[in-house]
Amino acid sequence: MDRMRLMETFVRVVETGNFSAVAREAHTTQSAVSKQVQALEKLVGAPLLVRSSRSHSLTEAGQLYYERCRQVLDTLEEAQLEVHRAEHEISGVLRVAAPVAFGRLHIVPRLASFYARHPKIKVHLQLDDGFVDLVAAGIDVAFRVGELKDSRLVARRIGSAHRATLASPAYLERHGEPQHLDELPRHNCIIYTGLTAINEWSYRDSAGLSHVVRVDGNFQSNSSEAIRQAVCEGLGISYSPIWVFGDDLRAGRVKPILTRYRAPSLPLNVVFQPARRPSLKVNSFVNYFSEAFSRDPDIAQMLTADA
Amino acid sequence: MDRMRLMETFVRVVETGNFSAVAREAHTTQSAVSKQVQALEKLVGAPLLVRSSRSHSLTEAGQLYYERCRQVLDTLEEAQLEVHRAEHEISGVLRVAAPVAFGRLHIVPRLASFYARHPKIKVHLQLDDGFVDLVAAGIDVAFRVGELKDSRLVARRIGSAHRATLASPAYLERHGEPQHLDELPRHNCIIYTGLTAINEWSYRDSAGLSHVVRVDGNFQSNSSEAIRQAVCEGLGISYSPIWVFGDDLRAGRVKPILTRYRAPSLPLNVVFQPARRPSLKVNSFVNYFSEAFSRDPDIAQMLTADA
DNA sequence: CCAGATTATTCCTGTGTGGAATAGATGCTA
DNA sequence: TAGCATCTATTCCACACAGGAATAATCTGG
Repeated sequence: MDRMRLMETFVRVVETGNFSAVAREAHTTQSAVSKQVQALEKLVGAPLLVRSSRSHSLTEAGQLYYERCRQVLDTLEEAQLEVHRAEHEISGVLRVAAPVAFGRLHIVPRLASFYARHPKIKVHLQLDDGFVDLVAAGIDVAFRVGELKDSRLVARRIGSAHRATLASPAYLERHGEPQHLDELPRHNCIIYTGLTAINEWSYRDSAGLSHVVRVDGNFQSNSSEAIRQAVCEGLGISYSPIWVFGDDLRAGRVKPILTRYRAPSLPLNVVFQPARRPSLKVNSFVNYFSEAFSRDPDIAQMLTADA
Repeated sequence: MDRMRLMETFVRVVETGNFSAVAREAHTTQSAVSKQVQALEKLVGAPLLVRSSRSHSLTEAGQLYYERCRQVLDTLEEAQLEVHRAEHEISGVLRVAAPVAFGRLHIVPRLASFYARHPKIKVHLQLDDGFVDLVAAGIDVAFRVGELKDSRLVARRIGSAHRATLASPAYLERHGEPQHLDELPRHNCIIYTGLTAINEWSYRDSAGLSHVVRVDGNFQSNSSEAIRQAVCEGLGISYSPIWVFGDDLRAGRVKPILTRYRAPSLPLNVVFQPARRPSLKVNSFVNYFSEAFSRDPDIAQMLTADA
């Protein structure tokens, strides 16, 4: 006995005041309607309407129950619409761009559960450490590290790229571990050349004073993966977002140094093109990762001030 | 396929994250639970949760639908409680007191539909034109015409007793129809002696001026039924609530006279004893009749001012 | 007072739900 | 890494039950 249908027929009976009419309307027989109303009364445990073979009237209980039924049916219809909309609009290909290490370490591992939540979305993930023009490349969503330039895009800050100074134990063994910033220029510093070469490393000491150190070394790259590889193999010291090294840190293949000095964090944003009607697909993706990252200590914004 | 049960199991599945546990909890088999969730997904038209034989997670659609389900189930449970309460508390004997004519003409004819709405209430109707002490007589609800005295009772105004001056065509034939108030003392006026003998009839003319006429006649009674009978048989002129004459007016057995003068209406109240917890039974009765009378032109309060 | 319409009831048929068992899959543990 | 334990999907079958048709009973309105 489908209580939903029971309630629907009951509501219609109340509104038309006529079993037979409801039967015709629902392409069924008057017999069925009669039985359904009876079944509902049995289920509810009280007479809902008083029948007199030509018309009925609601009992008090019936009146109360009728109102609730309407409420329930309306809610259910609304639910159906919501689900349908979600099902229809949150589907298809979503083109996502991100820095290489970030994508590998923080996006890909979360895709499985993202797909679980959004089975109809297909992700095309494009990893690039350089600058990517969303419009030109047909990208829907991009993760950006650092300050933003392109003002035509909508940006949402979803975390921070916490940075640290790192080296492999082997390197430190050979060259000694620097204890003060002024030792850095004597070390082999690996320089990331994303948009511009970063050969000045900035710090803030425990007293809150800023320090900038000009560094140099025999290896530069625009690829965070290459830098990671280089550091792990003991080529030198790196100054970069800690998530570039991911497991390497946990596994002890690299070690943070100069921890007395805090390297200012870079903002981590997700950007997308503004649309007249906000795209549920893009929203779903942004919301999902925003939520996920807020629970990830490596990425979540610290309560202390970022640079 | 009972959608209600489907939704219940779905909700439990979401909350426990485990088909088998829900099956045990509902004293059924895991097979049934699996099928029910599938059936719901088919009904809704979208996957609600992504299964991986050891755990699930909600899809976006599932999340939305889950919330709605909770809402629906809560509403339904509330409905069940309401109905149960109504069913339980709106039952038993209700003792009602009213003036004789009023009861006969305005209460009894509405009892059938009142019973339809409240099948479990039994009405003991006690008709009396005199004053009845609610507490002493064990009355739950009383209809009172005129100003109220007993301040220990809760009163609710539910209408007005519109009054008129009436006589039978036969009487008017014999004695002529009075056109002015000052002719009344020469007529045989029948006097109602409810609590006190009303031998002064008051009026308001079209200019709003009050007039009081002292009248007399050869018949007085404390019974409106007796007065009605007397008027119908042409004994004299009466000044009383028009509902005392009910059908007689419509049938032409009595006729309103001196219609240029308005007789001030008396308030019609329903009174009952205040209770710590308001009695649903009394409330149901009062609400029903209050509502019914508000749609009855004989009783409804006029928009023009009453005396 | 009759005619038309409406609801309750009965009997029967066909669908479909749920149970038991099996297969397939996955995560945990040693 | 392999095996075990647990979970879900699926298949097959039997029984229950919902709904249709027809009839009886009841009521309304002209």
